[in-house]
Amino acid sequence: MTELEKYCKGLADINRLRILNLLVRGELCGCDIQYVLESPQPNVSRHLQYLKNAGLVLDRRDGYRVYYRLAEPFTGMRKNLFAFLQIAFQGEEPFRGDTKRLKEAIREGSCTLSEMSRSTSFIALHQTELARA
Amino acid sequence: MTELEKYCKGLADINRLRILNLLVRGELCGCDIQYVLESPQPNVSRHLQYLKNAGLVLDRRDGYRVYYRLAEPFTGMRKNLFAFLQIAFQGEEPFRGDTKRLKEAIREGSCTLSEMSRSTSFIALHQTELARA
DNA sequence: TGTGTCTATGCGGATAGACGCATAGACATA
DNA sequence: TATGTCTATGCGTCTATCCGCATAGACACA
Repeated sequence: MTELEKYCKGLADINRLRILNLLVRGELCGCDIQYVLESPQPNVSRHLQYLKNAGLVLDRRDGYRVYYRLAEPFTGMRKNLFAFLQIAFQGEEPFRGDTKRLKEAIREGSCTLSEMSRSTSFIALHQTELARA
Repeated sequence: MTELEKYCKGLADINRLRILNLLVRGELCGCDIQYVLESPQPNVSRHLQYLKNAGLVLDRRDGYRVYYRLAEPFTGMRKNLFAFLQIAFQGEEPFRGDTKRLKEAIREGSCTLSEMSRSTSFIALHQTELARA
C-alpha cells in the first residue's frame, strides 16, 4: 500500500478526523480525547490504533495513561497533509466545537500534560513545502 | 457528513487515487482512464461515480464518450486538497508510472480531447491558500 | 496484594465497500 | 433501423469496517 493510500484510509472516518483535529493542538491522553468525542472508550481506543497503524499518530505510555500525538512530519507528504488538515478543520463542525470543548476542558483542569505541549499549534512549528512552493 | 469527511472517504481507495492523479493533468474520457489503470470497465466506472458523489470529480457527455475532470476548486478546502494531492502523487508509484503511461498514450493518439486541456497542470491555474499562508 | 483508573482486545452483528460477470443504456454512423 | 463503441448498473460474493458489550491488561498507590 502506498504511503498516500495508507494516510487516506486513515482519514476516512469522522471519529479519526475529530481525533486528529484535537492532536493538531498537541499531545493528549486517551481519556481527554474520549471526553471531547463523547464516545465509548473502546471505540476511541480502536480508532487511535487505526491512526497509529496508518502512520499518522504516535503514542507513549506514562504511568497508566497513554499520550497520543501526531507523527513527526519527517516526510514532505505528512507535513503537507497536516498543514492541509489544520486549515480544513478550522472551517467546519464538529471540529470547531471539539476544539472549543477541548479548550474548556483544559481550562477546567483536564487530566492531560502540561499546558506547554498545547500552547503552540502544531503547524506553527513546521514550515510546509506547500508554503514554500 | 462534513465536506472533509466526504473527500477523505472518496480518497480511500487506490483506484480512485490513481484516477485523480490522471485528472490533475486535465480532462480525460473514461476509456483513457481505463486504459491507464488496466482495470475492467465496470470497476473504473463505479469508482468514477464514487468520486462524483464525493464532490471531487465532474463529468460531461460528448457523443458516446463521457469526459471527467476535477471539480472546480471553488472552496478553499478543495483547492488545498488538490494542491496537496498534486505534490503527493509526484513522489510515489504507481502514480508516476500512470502519468508516464498516460503521456505515452496521448503521444500515440489516445481517444481523448485536444492536447490543450492537458498541456497545463491543474494547479498551475489556481493559487492555493496554503501557498499564500 | 488489593483496589481504582486508564487502555486494549476478543467477539458478534450490522453495514458498507470492492470486485467480477453479465447486461442494459446512450450515442454516432451507416 | 442495425451495428459498433463507450458507459452505467444490477446481482451475487467476498472482505473490510464500524460498533457495542464484556473483559483483560497495564500501571500506581495504598
